Amino acid sequence: MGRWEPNARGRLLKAALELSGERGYEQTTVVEIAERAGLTERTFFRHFADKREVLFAGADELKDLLVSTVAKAPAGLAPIDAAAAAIEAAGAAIQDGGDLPRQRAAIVAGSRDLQERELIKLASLASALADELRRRGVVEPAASLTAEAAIAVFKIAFDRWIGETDQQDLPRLIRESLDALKAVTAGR
Amino acid sequence: MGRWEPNARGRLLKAALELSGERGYEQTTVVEIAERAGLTERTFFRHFADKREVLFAGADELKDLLVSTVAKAPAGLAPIDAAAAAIEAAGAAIQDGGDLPRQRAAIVAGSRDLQERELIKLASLASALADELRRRGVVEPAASLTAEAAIAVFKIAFDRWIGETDQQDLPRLIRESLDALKAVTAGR
DNA sequence: CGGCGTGATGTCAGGTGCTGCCATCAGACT
DNA sequence: AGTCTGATGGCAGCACCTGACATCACGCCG
Repeated sequence: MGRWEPNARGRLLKAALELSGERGYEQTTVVEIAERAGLTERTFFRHFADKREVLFAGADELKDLLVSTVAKAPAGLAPIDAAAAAIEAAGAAIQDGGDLPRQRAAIVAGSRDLQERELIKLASLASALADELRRRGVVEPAASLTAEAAIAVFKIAFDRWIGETDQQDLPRLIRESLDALKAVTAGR
Repeated sequence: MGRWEPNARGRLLKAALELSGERGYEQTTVVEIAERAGLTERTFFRHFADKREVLFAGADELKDLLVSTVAKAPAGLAPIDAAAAAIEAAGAAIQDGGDLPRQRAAIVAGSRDLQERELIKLASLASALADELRRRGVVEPAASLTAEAAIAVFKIAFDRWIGETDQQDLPRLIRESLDALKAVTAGR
């Protein structure tokens, strides 16, 4: 059990999820998380910039998925449909994530700090989406608006998915929500 | 100059704006803000829940304006147009706010913590907007989608307004951005 | 006019998040 | 075996934030 047990990040994430699930995020200290992972507080902060960040490990991969999906979309596809393909792909990935997304969402819902962090992560996704749309030739403000609208649709669909007791199809929820947005912006 | 100089909140806000403007928000401590306002750190935290909050004093009034504008909108108005009226009214109010909005925006742009706080404030606006739309009979997910879309339009228009050197008309920018969103969601 | 209640403020102690600095130690490479 | 690298530990210290208690200005009431 040397000083060098592998996968320190993974152990820290697991410990944080367990402790936050048991007694709540705010009632969990970094020292406790680190100890359960067999590490020290100092090492925790070498792996994660701050306490909140540990619960968002993996957000970068979601960003990559969004961006690469847009990049792979046919050149002729309308911006909104390219963005739609991206958030549907993200939804599918999350649905394949097992219990983690739901567990994470429950913890986030219990802490304002975590909600703030989630919002800035989503804003970062929107920003990356907008960048990729601009690379496709979409000009401002259409690129930013498309990206923000897509993320809003994603967020609302995700919230509905979390709220459901039975496991619905998240990509389908996303598609339906986007259709609802289209109807709404058309004045209906 | 008794213990009881009036308008402690206002003095704290002024001190926070000055110090954050001079040397940056992160480089400003709560003790310094309180001292410049002629108060102590403890008293600062009696007026504001945390250090970030002082820079968002007045956000509640914006929420009230949004909600009341939707409430006053004719019953027959489409949800998106009721929301549009609300964010245009908010834009007009901000434009009348003198230097403060620009000054605040510059400070917020320099701190990730403040950006997080701003995002949750905007989300809170969206939530209040959605509540008011539901009161008008708009069902889910249309209410949430309309509200989120409106706030996204508002945010993007505000960012553009801040980025301009000359003082353009913010409500007009908001209207144009909404039109752009309508075009984008229509697949153009 | 003087006591008294109320509310804003001050003071102090302490927990927690986070960082800088330096030491330590496991494994890899030579 | 010597050395280098990188992950970790230990410690000091600052800033944010909170609870508990004391203090003081002001207004009210007798």
